[in-house]
This record gives sequence, structure tokens and C-alpha cells, in this order.
Amino acid sequence: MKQDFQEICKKLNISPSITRKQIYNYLDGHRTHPTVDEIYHDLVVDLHTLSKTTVYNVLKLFIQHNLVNVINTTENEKRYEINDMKHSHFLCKICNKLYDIPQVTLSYDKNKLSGFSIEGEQVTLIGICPDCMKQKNIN
Amino acid sequence: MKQDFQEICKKLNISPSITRKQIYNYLDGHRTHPTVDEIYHDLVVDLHTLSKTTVYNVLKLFIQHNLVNVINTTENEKRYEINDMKHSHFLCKICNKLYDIPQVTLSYDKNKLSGFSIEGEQVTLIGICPDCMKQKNIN
DNA sequence: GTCCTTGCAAAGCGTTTGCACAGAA
DNA sequence: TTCTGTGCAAACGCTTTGCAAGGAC
Repeated sequence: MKQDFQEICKKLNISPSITRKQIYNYLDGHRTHPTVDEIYHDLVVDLHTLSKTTVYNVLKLFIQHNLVNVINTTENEKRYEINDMKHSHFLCKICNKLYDIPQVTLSYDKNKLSGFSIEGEQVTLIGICPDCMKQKNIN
Repeated sequence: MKQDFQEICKKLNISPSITRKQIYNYLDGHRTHPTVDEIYHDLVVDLHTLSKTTVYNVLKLFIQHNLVNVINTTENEKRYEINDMKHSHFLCKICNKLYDIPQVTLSYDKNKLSGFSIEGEQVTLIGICPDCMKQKNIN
């Protein structure tokens, strides 16, 4: 059930400014794990005075409130995604594209992890995506 | 069965220089996913003329030959580990320490991933480590 | 008035690149 | 000689910080 951004802000006790709403909607509409740069370049068209600093600020705020997740890719850049559905990731080692895939189920021996309090998980399968497999078969 | 660095180099057809051997041994003896900085500072004591560039160069070489893995943490730094045993990771969200844990078993619906060629996986459990749990209980 | 949001400019820092020197083959 | 390993210095690029201006309340 999708929540309105206004309601989300109300719950978290943060003000729903236009900039924040735009960034939230962008992440909601672009499930492609965009970088700060991508978010900035796409939004500055409408929000002419937008700065990257603000994008960083807003994302930081969202992360603090668990609205957004950071993903660390193999490159030196962070990618962002809305934190509204549990899922796993698939990283293509050819084109470096990061796909959302249905959540992978984990099983492990809890006895070997006694003392550890497990609260979350990050799973990334790595391989070659369908598009790159096609390219490979052509060449 | 541990292999000698000389043998490994012979197999990979790279020359076993002292610098390379030292960096390899360091990673072998420090299973703490060190950063380039940590490797550099610990090794420069003996290898007085060592530079970070060389550490980067050697690690790059090792990664190309699958001797070493890179781990992208939540901070803006890469961490390195020897690629000699399959295992999963546990990241403590309090102290940010990254632990090696026994490999977690994954299960997923292959039908939903048709077209994807899966060759590897990265699993990180996230939570609070035993040390930080103790601290928490004290305070 | 105070508090919060925004954003310019600069700094910070891990990493990469260019290039040159020295030793090995 | 050529090739390889090493390392200084500079550049690079993403991110963070300092601080100030404008708006909300």
C-alpha cells in the first residue's frame, strides 16, 4: 500500500518541502538505483536552483529515517533506492547494471552466530544479465 | 591446503616480488578486511620506500587474478580480503566492524531468474556484534 | 525574533593517472 | 636493449563541511 509523501513526512515529523518531495518521487519512479548525479541532473531541469549538496542533504535525511537505502556498488559511488519492499539484487559483471530480484531466502546455523543480533541482510547475486548473455551469444 | 606464494605466482605467471609477497602475506595474516591505508601503514615499517600507489597496483593485480576480493563498505573506502574460502559477512551497525561468518545458504526460485547467469553471491548480515551487545547491556 | 531549508564554495579524502627511474631479463 | 616493478606528484571525482541567505513559523 503506497503512502502519500505528506503522510510519510507527518509520521516522521519532517517537513514535506518541494525539494524533498521531488527527490522522493524521483526515487519512487526510478527503480534503477540512481546516483546523486543522476538524481541531480534529472531534477535540476525543473528545480533550477537545485544543488547537489541539497540532494546529499535530503538523501541523508531519508536514510536516517529509513525511507531510503544506500547501496555500495563496485565503483566508487553510492546508489540509492526507496526502502519499501524487501528484495535482493543482481549485479551484472559485464554491464554493471544492478537489478532488483525477488528476495532470496537465507538459511544459516544460528548456533554459530550466538551473540550476534541479526537485524537485516544484504544479498547480491553476481553474474551475467539476460541482455549481456544475448550479446555474448551473438559475438 | 595453503599454497606457497611462489607457487601461486608461478601458476598465474606473475613474478613474486618482495612487495607482492609482503602484501599477500599481510592479507593472509590479517583477516580483518584491511583498507589500503592500513596495509600501507603496517608494511611501510619494513618496506621503507613503499608507496600507496604500489599497494593499489599490487591489489589490482591480485584482483585481476582472483587472488583477492574487494568489499565495498558503507563508508567511502574499499576493503580487501584473500579469496581462498567461501564465507559470508556480518556487518555491525554500531562499530562498523566486518566479521567473516560461515557461508550462508541461499535459496531462490530459478524460474524467476531465467536468463540470468548466476556465477557468484555476496551476502552480508547486518546487526549488532557480541562486543557491542555487551556495551549496550552495560549502559 | 528563532528555526529550518537550501545552496554556493571550498575542503577532504580515497583512488587513479602520468611519468620517470631502477633493476631484471 | 626492452620489459617490468616501483613510487613520486598531480589530477580526479564523489562526498562532506562551513557558512550565509532566504523563508517559515
